[in-house]
Amino acid sequence: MNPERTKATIFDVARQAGVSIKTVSRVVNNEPNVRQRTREKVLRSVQELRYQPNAAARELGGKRSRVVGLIYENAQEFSYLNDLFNGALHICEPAGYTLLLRPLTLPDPEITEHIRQFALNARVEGFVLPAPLGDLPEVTALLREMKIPFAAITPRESAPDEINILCNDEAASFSLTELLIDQGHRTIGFIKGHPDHGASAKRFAGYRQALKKHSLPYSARLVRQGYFDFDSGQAAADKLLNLSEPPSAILASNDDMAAGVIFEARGRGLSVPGDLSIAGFDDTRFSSRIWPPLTTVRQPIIKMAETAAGLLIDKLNGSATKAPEAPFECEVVIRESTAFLD
Amino acid sequence: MNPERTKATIFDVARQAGVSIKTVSRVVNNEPNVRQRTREKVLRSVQELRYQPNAAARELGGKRSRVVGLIYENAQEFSYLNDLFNGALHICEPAGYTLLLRPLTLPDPEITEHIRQFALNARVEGFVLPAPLGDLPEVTALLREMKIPFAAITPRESAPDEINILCNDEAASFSLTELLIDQGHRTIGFIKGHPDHGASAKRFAGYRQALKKHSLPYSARLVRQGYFDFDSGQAAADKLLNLSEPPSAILASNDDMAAGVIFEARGRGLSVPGDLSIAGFDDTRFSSRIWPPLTTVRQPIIKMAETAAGLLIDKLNGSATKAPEAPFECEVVIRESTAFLD
DNA sequence: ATTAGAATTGACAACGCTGTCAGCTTGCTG
DNA sequence: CAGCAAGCTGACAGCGTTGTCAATTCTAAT
Repeated sequence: MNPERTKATIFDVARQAGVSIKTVSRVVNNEPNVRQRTREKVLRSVQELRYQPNAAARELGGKRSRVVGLIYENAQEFSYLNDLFNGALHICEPAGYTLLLRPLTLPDPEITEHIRQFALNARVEGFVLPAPLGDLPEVTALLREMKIPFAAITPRESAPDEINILCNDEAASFSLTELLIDQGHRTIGFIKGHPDHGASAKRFAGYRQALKKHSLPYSARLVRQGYFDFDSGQAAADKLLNLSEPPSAILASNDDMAAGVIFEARGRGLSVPGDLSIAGFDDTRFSSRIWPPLTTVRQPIIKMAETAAGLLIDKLNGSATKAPEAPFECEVVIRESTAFLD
Repeated sequence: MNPERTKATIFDVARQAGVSIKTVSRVVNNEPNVRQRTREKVLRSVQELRYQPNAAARELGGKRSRVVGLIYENAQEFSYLNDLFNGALHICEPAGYTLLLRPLTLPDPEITEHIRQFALNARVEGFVLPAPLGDLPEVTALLREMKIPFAAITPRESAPDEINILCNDEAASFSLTELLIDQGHRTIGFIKGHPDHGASAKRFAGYRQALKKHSLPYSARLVRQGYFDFDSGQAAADKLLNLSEPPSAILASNDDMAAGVIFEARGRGLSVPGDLSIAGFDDTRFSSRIWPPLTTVRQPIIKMAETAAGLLIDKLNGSATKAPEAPFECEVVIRESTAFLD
């Protein structure tokens, strides 16, 4: 049959189970001090009546709002956000938490005020903080001041007691660079990511390490600053390709910039990967849809978001703090934008 | 100074203004039967104390949850979702409504059950229904049965009393086809969109109308069914390009499929737009980032979402029903994937 | 002035849950 | 078998708002 027309209240369950509402409350909230038999009896009634606690009453009565906030930079690649959102939602929902999204437009001089308002108005109990928000000191400082726990998904230096989800950006960048070196490339351009993202430094470090390992000289001229957007990638490619000794491969710190590089290369009549190999980072939705399909690095965003939300909720529920997670593994995805140098 | 440490309650406002809490409630909820002078006095106290009603208490006391649900197909193009979300949020927030997102994976045989659960658990008062959800009869039927108002953003036949936001897909498709005809194309392939989307039929109709106006013959062989995804676009292009008399231009019902067409063309060594002109629909994020940049149609999604949320909230607030909006105007964006036939 | 009727205001009981604390059961110990 | 601590359970008072309805104040027509 269909679910009941009128939602059952805690009172109904209590009556059905022959206990007080307080006992039902204890069972539903998984509190101690309930005899096993009683617990089972109550649980049975909960099932039968399809009882779902009323969130508003819960919040009003207790102190818990069970709201998790996910704030993010509005300009972000949305496939990333989508994974993030789906991962977090997938954990929050069954745990009885509401996930609230809040886009932020960066740079925002009043960012702390905006976040504070959001936290207050939406009664946010904990935040999921993807890059680059977890990288902004004023944001983490605010949250600490407000005593709101958060789980940062970004390679920041982890503070004790704070939840940090990271992936091995550096190793992935190293592998990607090594791939190009193995393909015979000796002058490899690098386009750095936005300096406000912790991942940018990691990716750059991986590049340098790979050069070093293979005894290739590092040249600052082959490195340009980018900002994770298409245009800055294209502009950086323009500079790199104008060098007297242009690179035969360019590694961009994300796919948007890599797309900009491809765009610039095509505009100059260069064939990719024939004349120029190009690799990106992130495996965004379009990276397999452009021509040529992009060699890139895939992060397990969904898993990372799930873990972030899970640890955060554990913390909100007062569970024991888990040991910090090992970094998640990135995966190099080799497609057709990179090739052997002939 | 910073906002108050402890949030002010209605009681504080009442005391400050020298009225009863009920009167404050009336003012805050914009109810009638409050003398102008009293209203102003209360409003002043509200400002001074930065009073924000407690959402949980409000919901528990009254019947209103002030939650607007936005359900969407998870596979949707994200830039579209992002616009949708930002537009809706931009209206909901200042109106004191919480916007809750809920991705759905289609096809879903239990879709009504999932939506029902979401509506019940999250106490959703009204839904924003983007395509293709607004096109599914079981979804609209469920919402009608549950007596939950909704605003559909899709070209469905509008029922009386229901909110419908549409844009002139048909006219835009007509213009786009006409553009190709003006460029000298005479055999123009068309890839239909997903049959479950109301927009698909409209876009196809625009194509046929344009052919008719210019007295070009309609050939069913030049039309293939697609499903709005990259792969179906590529597959359709494969068939079309294998025709004994292949088209010199292909119009895809969205950008993902157009990207598939470009991909297929490149795979065959065809130059775009030299050998084949290609146009899409939607102006997604990557359409200007691929090579060649895509000629496409941009919909004012943000505005449409704002309007949808606005009308929905008006309805929830019991305001007078506005006259139905005129369809929103789409804009043809001409880029480099289309060119004159030489 | 007077008074019906409309406009305005306030007292008070919900709303469904959790926190507090007192009271009742157990199971053990001596 | 009394005595006591630990385990379990329930009564009851909020939480901050809105709905109801009665009380009060206006308004305007006698």
